[in-house]
Amino acid sequence: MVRQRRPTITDVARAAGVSKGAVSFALNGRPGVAEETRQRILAAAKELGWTPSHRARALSASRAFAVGLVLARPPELLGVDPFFPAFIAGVERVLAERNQALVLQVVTSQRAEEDGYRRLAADGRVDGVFLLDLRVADPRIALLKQLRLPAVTLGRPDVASPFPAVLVDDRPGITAAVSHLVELGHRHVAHVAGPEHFLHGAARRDAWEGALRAAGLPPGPCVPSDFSAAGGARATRQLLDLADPPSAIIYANDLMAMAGMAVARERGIDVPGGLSVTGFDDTELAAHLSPALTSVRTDPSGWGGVAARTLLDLIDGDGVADVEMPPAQLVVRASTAAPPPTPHQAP
Amino acid sequence: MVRQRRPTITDVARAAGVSKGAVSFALNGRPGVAEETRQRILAAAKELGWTPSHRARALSASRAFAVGLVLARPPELLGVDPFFPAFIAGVERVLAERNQALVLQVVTSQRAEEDGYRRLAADGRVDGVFLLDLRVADPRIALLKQLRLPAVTLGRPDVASPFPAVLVDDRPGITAAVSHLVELGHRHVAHVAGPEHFLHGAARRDAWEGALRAAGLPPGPCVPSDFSAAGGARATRQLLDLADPPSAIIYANDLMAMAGMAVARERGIDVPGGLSVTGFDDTELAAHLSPALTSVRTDPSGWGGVAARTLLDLIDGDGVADVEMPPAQLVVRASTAAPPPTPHQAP
DNA sequence: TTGTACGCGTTATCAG
DNA sequence: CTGATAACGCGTACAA
Repeated sequence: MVRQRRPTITDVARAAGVSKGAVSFALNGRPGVAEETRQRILAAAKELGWTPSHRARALSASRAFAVGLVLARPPELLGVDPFFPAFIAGVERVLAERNQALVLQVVTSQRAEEDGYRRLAADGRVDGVFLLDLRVADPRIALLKQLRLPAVTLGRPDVASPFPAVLVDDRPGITAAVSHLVELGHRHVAHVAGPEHFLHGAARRDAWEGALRAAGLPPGPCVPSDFSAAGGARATRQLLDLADPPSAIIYANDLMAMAGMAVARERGIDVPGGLSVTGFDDTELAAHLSPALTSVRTDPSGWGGVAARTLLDLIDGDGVADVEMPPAQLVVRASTAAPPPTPHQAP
Repeated sequence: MVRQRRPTITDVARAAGVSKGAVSFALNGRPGVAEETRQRILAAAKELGWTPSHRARALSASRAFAVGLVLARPPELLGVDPFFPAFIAGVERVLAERNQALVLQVVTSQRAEEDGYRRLAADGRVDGVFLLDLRVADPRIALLKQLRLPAVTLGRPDVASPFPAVLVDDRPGITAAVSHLVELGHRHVAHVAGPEHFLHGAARRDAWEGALRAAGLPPGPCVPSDFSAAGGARATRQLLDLADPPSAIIYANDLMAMAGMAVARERGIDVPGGLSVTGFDDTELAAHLSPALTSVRTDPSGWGGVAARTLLDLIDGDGVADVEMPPAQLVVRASTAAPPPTPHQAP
């Protein structure tokens, strides 16, 4: 009664009275076996409860049937980034369809990150990887090329890249935020940026600066920060300490914006009465703050799905092209309003 | 110059002039080869750039050298749970040491979750799994037993379980929160709970109720919710709408507490002047809100490390016992204070 | 120490 | 065209 060993195609072959090869052909639906024989083999496989041995297939095909993701995050940011679980959920939806697995590595330093890719490649644990959080002159592009590890980048690298990219454009969202604030009458719009070495951080910063210039306004001060609440609070204090503080701040993510709103409140500055604030990510909490946070909505789960599909197609050798994703959109809520009258700017 | 095929132990054997078996012994540092021969073999392996084939080892040893984690989260909670990335980071630290990989599945329904475990088991993708978010009469225990998949549970199941547990106790943190509030003078302490079918949700609820009783106070109202900001806001409105609203609310996580604080503010209720609030998780943002949120600090990363070690030991067949983790601790900040005078309760 | 079977599916070769 | 046979991928384990 105990089924100790799982059945192999050899067992199926014996049961159906054919050879191993015939079983393989039949199970994979390939020509070369008569229809009647095929049915007999399939029936035998079903009766024995045969399931393919993933390990044997992996060895035989020199494939892992898995893709990898190495995530580098400083410890304090590990629990607060809303992007990554949503991205993974999108990835999984596609992987599940194709019976692929996701091998995840979470590391807390860039050095460990490269080691992570090296290990994945050396062990043949994965057939390809996702490249997130692109950096300026990102060394991982060359590393993956050298490791001959297929990859898909989220965003377009600033260096030559042999890999397809899922193009996400944060800029329209930031541009919309700036326009929104300018229309409300703001003339002094600051930015609390993400780390400068991240391309998405730089893109948001550039979009902020470009939108202000396009509106004929001088870019206000920009404080680079680190996406953390502590960093957002620090940057906000810095901006509010200025002789000529901004009337609005565009934050590169919601978390920093939330911390910034708290700093303003501590100082008795009303949001949005005395200071308008916008975030980025549109986290679930954003809509439930007081005031509710105006933010930029992105679609990490959708990106994950597209990235996964692209990566699997690349691994399968299908021709793949970059995919352009819809632009991020501004969600206006209650943290933005007309600026307060500024006496010292009166004519 | 092109190294097309990666070297196998057969190549190493040929180069060193010995047999495959000898190479295997030498590379695994096992007795049975003369020291001199061993050196020659190691030198040959190094020169050829041999690295072990993970796939061949997996097939031969019938092991995946990987562990799995299936995470079920409703979409709206995917990006907001601080627990899970930190837990994974802790897991990875241990896995990296032992050259194991983590196979992750993120699903959005319980049905898909069971399928996830089934797939991991059927494919032999993993040698064991973590069981998180234990539920009342959790059916996954039986499922994993049936699948013969070694597992480690986070927390002690309420059903008989053949698996070792990493015992995390949320209760002392909640108890401390209640005591703190009672000492401040609160006599009407409500609770916004997590979903009732989660053991940790139930444990937090029980701790709240038990601590109040121990203090000789009747448990205030308890509103079960779902850990989301929207749910926290809804529950808070419900509590504040009561004829006799609580003077303090203990939330089962920070996110609901933050949303609750916003609801209070919208209604013109000062926190902590008119309402004290405590959270759970001690997310990074908690310390940077205004007022800063009193919360219960847990150590998901530490739990992850211990869970991983326990699981790997279990897989290796070492005897493993339950591991008790230090209790959660209350971090007092500015969202808790003495209750306002309550005229209608005056003698 | 060596030789070889084993784990298990895939695929090329070849006979019918 | 049908199907059998055998080699392959690669490390491990055991008998000789």
